[in-house]
Amino acid sequence: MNMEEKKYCYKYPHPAVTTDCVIFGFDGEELKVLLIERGITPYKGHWAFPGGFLNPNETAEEGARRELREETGLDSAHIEQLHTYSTPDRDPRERVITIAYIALVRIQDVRGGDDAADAGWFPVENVPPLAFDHGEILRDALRRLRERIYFYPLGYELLPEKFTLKELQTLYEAVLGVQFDRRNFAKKMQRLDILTQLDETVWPTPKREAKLYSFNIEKYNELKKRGFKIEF
Amino acid sequence: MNMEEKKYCYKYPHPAVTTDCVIFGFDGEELKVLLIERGITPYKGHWAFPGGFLNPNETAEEGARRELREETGLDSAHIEQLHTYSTPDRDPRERVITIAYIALVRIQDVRGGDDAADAGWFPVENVPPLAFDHGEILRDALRRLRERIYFYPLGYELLPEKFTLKELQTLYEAVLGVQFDRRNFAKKMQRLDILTQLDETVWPTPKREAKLYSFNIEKYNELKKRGFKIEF
DNA sequence: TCAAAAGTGTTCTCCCTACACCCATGG
DNA sequence: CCATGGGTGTAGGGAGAACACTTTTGA
Repeated sequence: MNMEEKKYCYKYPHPAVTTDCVIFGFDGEELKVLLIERGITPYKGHWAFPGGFLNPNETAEEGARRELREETGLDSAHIEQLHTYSTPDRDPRERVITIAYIALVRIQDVRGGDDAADAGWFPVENVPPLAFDHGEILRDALRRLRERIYFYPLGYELLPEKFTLKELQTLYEAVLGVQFDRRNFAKKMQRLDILTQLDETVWPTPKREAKLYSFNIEKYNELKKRGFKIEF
Repeated sequence: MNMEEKKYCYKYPHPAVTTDCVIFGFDGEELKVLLIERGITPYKGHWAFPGGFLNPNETAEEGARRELREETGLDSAHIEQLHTYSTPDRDPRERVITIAYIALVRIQDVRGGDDAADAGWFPVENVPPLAFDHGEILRDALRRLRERIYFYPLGYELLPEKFTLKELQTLYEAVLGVQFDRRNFAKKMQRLDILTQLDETVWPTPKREAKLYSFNIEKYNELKKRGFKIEF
């Protein structure tokens, strides 16, 4: 490499810093994660989370939002910092420290991949080979998501505006990997008092119509502050 | 500055990376945090968390543990990553990204400050002026600690080996800033089944002796995995 | 004998849990 | 007419919340 290209010099060694964005979506059946196939070495052909170097004038969260926008077209999803990964040799090229974020998106709002021919949604329980330490990052992200749904309301970030109780329950079951009793789940949600029952209905199956709900966002955010414990 | 000193060169700008360690302790009355008085600019005379540059061959957690050891002499405290701070101008000298950790220590095990003439324990609700964005970091750390104690058992990390129910309750009250009913608190702890009542007693006040307890560490760790919700 | 601290018990209520039944539709 | 899916109701147990009494000691 030409030495003139390396023009940013420091007295002490500085690691490179990137942001990665673990983007979760829910398709009504399964919890999915957005991955990009790597076209270059190292780990060519493996899959990775959207990510890249942090720009000099942006915060890590801005970097993560930039990645999210580039891959999904979304500007305003729920995003939160997950963890920072700093094992010295996690990237074979040079020392790279990655600030990982979790984003929760409404999968139906995601712009179909224009620059994303090499991007795809995968069920979180069945992902292709991952690059770097992204397997560990995914495990951590799932643990965090389970912790969140366990103690704070979840659904607004991942479900469409209007949804059925069944969809909400399926989301909970997909995230936690357990089965809930239909009736007790409905009662729990009613008691939490964060749902608004709409006048509309849909026919999710040809068998019977189902009521539509939306979140009462004020009470939802209140409960988000307070926290609770869901356990069936 | 002599240019020869700046010998670490990169193609793209790299930020400096530091680790800071928010060290909490409990003296039986108040929740306290360990701070160091800065002797150099910027923020000379302000107080800051122990911290420093990440060494080339250590992980961020190893860096945080090194800081913890240097300031307290402790090797094996509870430590967890809090958050990574990346606002571009948070350090006026150059771009510095800080990976912040929370450490919980038994304050009575801390080696009195030998290299720590400029270090001190402060009540978390009454700290001196803090350097950089350490005020924000402290707020985040307290929020995290409250979240932890809200959903997971706490005490083993902060209390001495043997303690009274009163001390445990005072810890909870100090962290959460609320008052609990003595009797209901005792019952809750009994139901959680993480305490072992010892045969010993102490005279915490000249009024009456009190039973000593220790944690049943297996059940404590079990509950740590499961989580619960404390609410009085 | 009184104040202060620590130990223990009761009652009420509400929530969690495990259940069963009804209704509407399409085949 | 029956299988499927969705909506609702009930009884029992257990945990949270409010609350009071006793014991022991030093002043």
